[in-house]
Formats: sequence, C-alpha cells, structure tokens
Amino acid sequence: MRIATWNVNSIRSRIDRVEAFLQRHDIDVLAVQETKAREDQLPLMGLQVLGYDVAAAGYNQWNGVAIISRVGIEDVQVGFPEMPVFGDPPVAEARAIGATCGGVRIWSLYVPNGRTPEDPHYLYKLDWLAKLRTAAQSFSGDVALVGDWNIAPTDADVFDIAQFAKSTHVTPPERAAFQALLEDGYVEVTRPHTPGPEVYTYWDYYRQRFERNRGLRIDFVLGSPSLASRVTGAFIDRDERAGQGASDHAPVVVDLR
DNA sequence: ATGGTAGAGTGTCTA
Repeated sequence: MRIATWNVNSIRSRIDRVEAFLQRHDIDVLAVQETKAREDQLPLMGLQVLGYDVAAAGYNQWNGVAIISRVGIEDVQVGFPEMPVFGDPPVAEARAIGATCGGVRIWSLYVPNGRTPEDPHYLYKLDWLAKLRTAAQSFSGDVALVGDWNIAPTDADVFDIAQFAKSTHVTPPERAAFQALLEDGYVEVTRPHTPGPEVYTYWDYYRQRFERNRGLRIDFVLGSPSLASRVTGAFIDRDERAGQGASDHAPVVVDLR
C-alpha cells in the first residue's frame, strides 16, 4: 500500500496536478491539507473517475483537510478530542481528519502555523500539539499521523537557521511538542529513506526559493510502532514543486508492506 | 528591516 501527504494550497486550483500525482505514483491514499474549500466546493468528479473516494472537512478559505482513498474510507472523524479552536469568537477550522483506509488509520493534520512567537496563534499552536499528543496516545493499531506539521525538528531542516532566529517552526517548545510524539512511540518514517543535506518539503513562493533550494522540511509521516515496522520506502516528490502552478509544498510518499 | 508571491474572494487575511 502506498500512502502520501501533500499540502496542496487549494485543491480547486490544483486539481489537475492532484489527479496527475495520484496516477503518476499509483497512490492508494492521499492526505491533503490546505484544501481551501468547503465540502460542497470539492472537485470530486475526476477523482471518482479515477476510483477514489473523498472524506473532507473545510469551513473557510484558509485551511481544510481531506483524505482521498481508493482502498476505502471508514470511520471518518473530523478533529480529535479536545482539539483547540482559535479566535475570539472562535473560528471554525478544519485542521484534522481521520479515517481508516485499507486497515490503516490515517490522520491528515494541518498544524497551526503560529505566525510569530509573540502572537496568540503561537500558544494556540502549542496547545493544539499538546492535545494532539493526548489524543494520539489513545490511538491503537496501524496509525499514521501525516501532514504539514509547521515544525522543522532540527536546524538542518531549515535552509538558513540564522534567518529563523525570531521565527516560529524552530522554537524549542515546538520542537519539544514534535519530540513528545516520538517519545510516546511514534516513529518519523520518511527521514531514513530520504538521506542527505538540504532535503526539504516546502519552499516559499517568494524570491525563487525553490529554484535556489532554500526550503524547510516540515511535512512528515509519523507511524505507530506497528505501522513503522511495515514501511519499506519513502520519497519526496520534489519535481512536483517545479514549474508554473505548483503548490509551495511537495508531496511525501510512503510505501507499506 | 523590508518585501517579495500565491490563493481565497473583493476587504484584506493567511501563509
């Protein structure tokens, strides 16, 4: 079984690329983030023609998550218990959706950005990650926590760490929140299969960051111990980030035996 | 320090 995660930055503007990606790599399950679409706006027809079913949640133009599967979608759950909501008054957000696909419990996660360390959004991000950890501790079986984590776990995951001295994504509390999931037994399964320096999954649209390979590694697949033991390979589809009309994130693909 | 690009949808907000 081949699973993937991709922050598509609008599924409507990118649907042709999504369909081509699914076919090019023979993907069974794709978790997407930043669909930027309500459920009634999803471009489903082409996906259905290709044999995929879709479970999605989206309430506004900024986030939205979905799972696209051709091996079934069962027990769909939007959000996890105690998942925080940002804003005063709170704004309905769709940042997590879980479903069982082909026997694997997959969570498509769009971790809050945090904006700046001084912004209330940063504390919301840490709270969100803490509640995710609690929820994840209760998950059992073959579980994959996949998505855009908006955390660069090491300095090597940032093109220029000095430039991020006052930024989110690299602060110790964010990194500790990511590490806490690993301490609970989850395994980040993509890094062992994608070695080398300057391996990224996201390149800002500004200033030709992709062309100069000035990116971040912030998209990951965390597997429960039993799922991690099934991983046979992984890769980042870096080519998908090239050219006109690309998302600012590349897809991450994982193979399971 | 600032600004650069992209996508939502018309006002800016988000990233």
